[in-house]
Amino acid sequence: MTATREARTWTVGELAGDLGVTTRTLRFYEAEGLITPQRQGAKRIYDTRDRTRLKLILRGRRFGMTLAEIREIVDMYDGAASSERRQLEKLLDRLAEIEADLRARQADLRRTLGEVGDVAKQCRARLAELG
Amino acid sequence: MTATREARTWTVGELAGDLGVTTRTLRFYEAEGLITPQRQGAKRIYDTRDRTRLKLILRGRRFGMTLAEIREIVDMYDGAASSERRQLEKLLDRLAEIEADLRARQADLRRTLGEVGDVAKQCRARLAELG
DNA sequence: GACCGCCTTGACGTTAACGTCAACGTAAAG
DNA sequence: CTTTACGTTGACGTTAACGTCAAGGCGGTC
Repeated sequence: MTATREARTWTVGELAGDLGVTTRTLRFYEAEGLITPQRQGAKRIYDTRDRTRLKLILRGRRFGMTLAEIREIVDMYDGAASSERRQLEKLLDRLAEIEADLRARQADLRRTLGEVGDVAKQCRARLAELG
Repeated sequence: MTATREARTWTVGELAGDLGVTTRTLRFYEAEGLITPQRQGAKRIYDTRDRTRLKLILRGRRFGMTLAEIREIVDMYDGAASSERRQLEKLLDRLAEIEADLRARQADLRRTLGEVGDVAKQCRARLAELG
C-alpha cells in the first residue's frame, strides 16, 4: 500500500478553512494549550486527533462556554484513562458538576425557545386581526 | 386600600441583590438600552416589567447569547403588538431565524452532554478495572 | 451637625478571544 | 532567479461586558 489509512493530516490553512475559523484562531488555541499539533520543521501538522479535539472546542464555543471551561472538558478526555483511583474519583465529581451546569443551560434554552414561540404566536394573532 | 397590588418596585441595590448581579451591571444594561427604569428624582425605580425583562436577559446570557442578540429578542416583545403588516412579517421571519439558531445550540448542547456522559462511563469502567 | 448607608454620574481599568500588521522563511512555479 | 502562495513568530489593536475608583447628593440617626 502506498497510503496508510487514518494517516490524513492537515496544514493550518487547510484545517482552518475546513472548520470555518482563521489560522490565527488555531495558533491561539495552541498557545493556550488546547491543541498541540506536530511539527515538520517549523510548520504545524494537524492529525485526526487534533481535528476531533478542535471540533469539540468549537462546539462548546457555539453555546457559550469559555475556553477555560472547554479546556477543562477536553483535558478530561485524556485523564479518563488514568490509573489513580483518587484522580478518577475527582474527575467523576467534576464531570457531574459540569453535567449539572449543562442541564441548567439546556433548561434556559428551552424556556427561551418557548418565549420566542409565544412572541411568534402573538405576531400571527395580530396579523390575523389585521385581516 | 392602602397598598395597590402589582405595584411592587425596587431600587438598584435591591434588584441587583435579588438577581445576583451588581448595580454596575444594571446601569450598564440601561446605558445599552436594554431596560429603562423610571426615575424618582435621580434614583432609578424598577417595576415588575423591568424585573421580568432582566430575568429574560440574564437567562439568555447564561447560555451564551451576546447582549446584542438578547436585545434583539427583548425588543421584539414590544414589536409583537405592532399594527403594520410589513413590520409583523419581518419580525416573524427574524423569529424563525432565531429559533433555528437556538435549536442548533440545543443540538450542540445535547452532543456535548453525551460526550461528557461517555467520559464518565470510561472513568467508571477504569475504576472497576482497578478493583 | 457629623456620620452612615445608599444612591448618582463620569472616567478609566480589565479580561477574553481573537484581529491585524510587520518582518521574515521556504518550497514550488514560471 | 524572481514571483507567488503559504507558513512562521512577535507585538500591538479591538470589542464586549463589565469592574473599579473618584467625587459627590440625599435622607435618617445618634
